[in-house]
Amino acid sequence: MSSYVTEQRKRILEILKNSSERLFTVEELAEMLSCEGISLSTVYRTINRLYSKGLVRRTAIDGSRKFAYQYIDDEHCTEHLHLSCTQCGKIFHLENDISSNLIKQIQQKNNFLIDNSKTLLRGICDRCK
Amino acid sequence: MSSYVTEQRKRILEILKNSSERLFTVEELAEMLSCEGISLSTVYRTINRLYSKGLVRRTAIDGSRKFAYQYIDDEHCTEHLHLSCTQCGKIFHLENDISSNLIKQIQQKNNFLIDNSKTLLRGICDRCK
DNA sequence: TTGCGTGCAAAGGTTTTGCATGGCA
DNA sequence: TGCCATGCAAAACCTTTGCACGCAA
Repeated sequence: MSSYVTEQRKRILEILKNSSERLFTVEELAEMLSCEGISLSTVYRTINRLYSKGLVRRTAIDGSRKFAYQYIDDEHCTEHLHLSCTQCGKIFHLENDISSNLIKQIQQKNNFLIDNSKTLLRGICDRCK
Repeated sequence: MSSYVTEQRKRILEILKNSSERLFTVEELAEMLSCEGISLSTVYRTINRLYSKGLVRRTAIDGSRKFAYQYIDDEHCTEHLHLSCTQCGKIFHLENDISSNLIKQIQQKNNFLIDNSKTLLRGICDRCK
């Protein structure tokens, strides 16, 4: 399976990368790119591709049928888990040793393979407490 | 806001409670209840109601547009974290000691308070591997 | 040149909603 | 009795797909 680097794919990834602190719905991306002639179906196809490759994180939005996507910014992000504050929405990194230790334990005890890119530990952050 | 106890609501909650270890899609519930004359829209309306009340947990199933719902059995479920298979949608329990140990570590290191009822560790289960 | 990617429009699947009727409190 | 809930069908909504054409490698 080959993989072309097209203008469309470059632009979509660029937007996600440039605002890796926030989440986008497909609709939002498509709207931003419609003036450049990029279609909704291309955004869907591209975001699905990025998601299955583990390059973006996906979250269901309450009170909506939509998902929101966020670029997973550094190469090291897949090495650890993330904390997501349910109050302010901010994302925090969990230290590698804690993450890998947990992942190893779950692997051994439950024979379950955690996917870091699809997991968010949800709760309340320091500031929001 | 009042709240009627109807036969339909009773039956839906009963099914969820009686199999609180597993997840149901709305379609599955509706199919189980169709012979009793309970309609799809009632199942949707009821499950949405339960979800907004925090009585059921919701999980997106990868490779599907559907959500799966699971009854939250307060006494036992809030004590530990859960593993959710992104393939089959099944939910597994993470042992209490691993959960509480993780939660304690995150509390100390990040000053972040994990909410077990809103957190799902996502990945691939033994059978789907 | 070859085969994948794209845009468009249409189809597909899921969820919500309007309305008349029925039922709980 | 007064609302709220339900069933049905239609609408709304989000996502995927078929097809012809364009473009990257």
